[in-house]
Amino acid sequence: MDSKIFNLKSKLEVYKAMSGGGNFGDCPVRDVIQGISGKWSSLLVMALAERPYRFGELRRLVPDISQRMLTQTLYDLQRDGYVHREVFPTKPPSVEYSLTDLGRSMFAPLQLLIQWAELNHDAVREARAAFDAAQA
Amino acid sequence: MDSKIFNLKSKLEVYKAMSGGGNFGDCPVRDVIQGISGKWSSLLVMALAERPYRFGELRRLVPDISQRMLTQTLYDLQRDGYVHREVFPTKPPSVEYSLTDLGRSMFAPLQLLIQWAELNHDAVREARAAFDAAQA
DNA sequence: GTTTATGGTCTCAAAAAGAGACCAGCGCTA
DNA sequence: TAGCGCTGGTCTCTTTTTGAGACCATAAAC
Repeated sequence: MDSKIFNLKSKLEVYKAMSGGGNFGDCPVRDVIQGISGKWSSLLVMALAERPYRFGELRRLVPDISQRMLTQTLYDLQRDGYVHREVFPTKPPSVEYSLTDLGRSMFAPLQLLIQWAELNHDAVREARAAFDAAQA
Repeated sequence: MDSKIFNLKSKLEVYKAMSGGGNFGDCPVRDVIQGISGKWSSLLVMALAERPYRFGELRRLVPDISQRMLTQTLYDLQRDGYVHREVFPTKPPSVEYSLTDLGRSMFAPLQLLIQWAELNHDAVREARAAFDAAQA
């Protein structure tokens, strides 16, 4: 057992103390989680975990992301050290995005969550339908 | 090994096909992931994984969540079947929120991601600082 | 009778996201 | 040689989401 996570309450209190009194704004876990819990982040990490992709490829792979959000999400992932951006000096310069070691390390647990989602999306959809039916 | 996740590209293409041609809007994994990747969702699930909480307790535990977002996030988590909401007919009615079996099942992989965040937030913060320094 | 606590909802302002135009450079082709 | 598309973006505008805070009803405590 990992003793690090066995008492959440005290963890929360530790974070609370760490952030300088009564506020979770600087909770380190939240800081990290928010970076990867964006609307598009997990999807892009998922794609890049398979192989490096170019900008246009990603845009075509995820058709309903706006170019602006693709740019920005990749920028944020790069800033947090998950993604490496490499520009090739071809005639129209091409840009390749790939996962860093940190990114791959983060993908390991993320993948388990994705796997859970894959196995349980039916249960979630049923719960949602039941809830909506009960509300009506 | 779980053969379900070994070739992401084909997975992506399967999702693409499932969603009726060239769009990830209905990708089931995305559907589930988005439900738990909200700004406050993981934090609240984290808290409720420890024990049931009342509305006001959660508000005090997470001081920088607005009451509106607490209400709405709990509503969404309840709708997706992760959280159970029970109203007690006390004089000012009190409401208790707790994790369902589905919620606890989902927390297992989420916890691993949280654990990763806990162990690696320094690396992320360093990457961020290095990136910002390089930009300047 | 004023305050306190319960768990919300409602309104309005601020922030984030999406849609789409625009840009520069080069190759292709008509 | 004039147009066209491909590259990876940025800029602006509109819509959606989020946050801040007032308001609400009830009942007990003070």
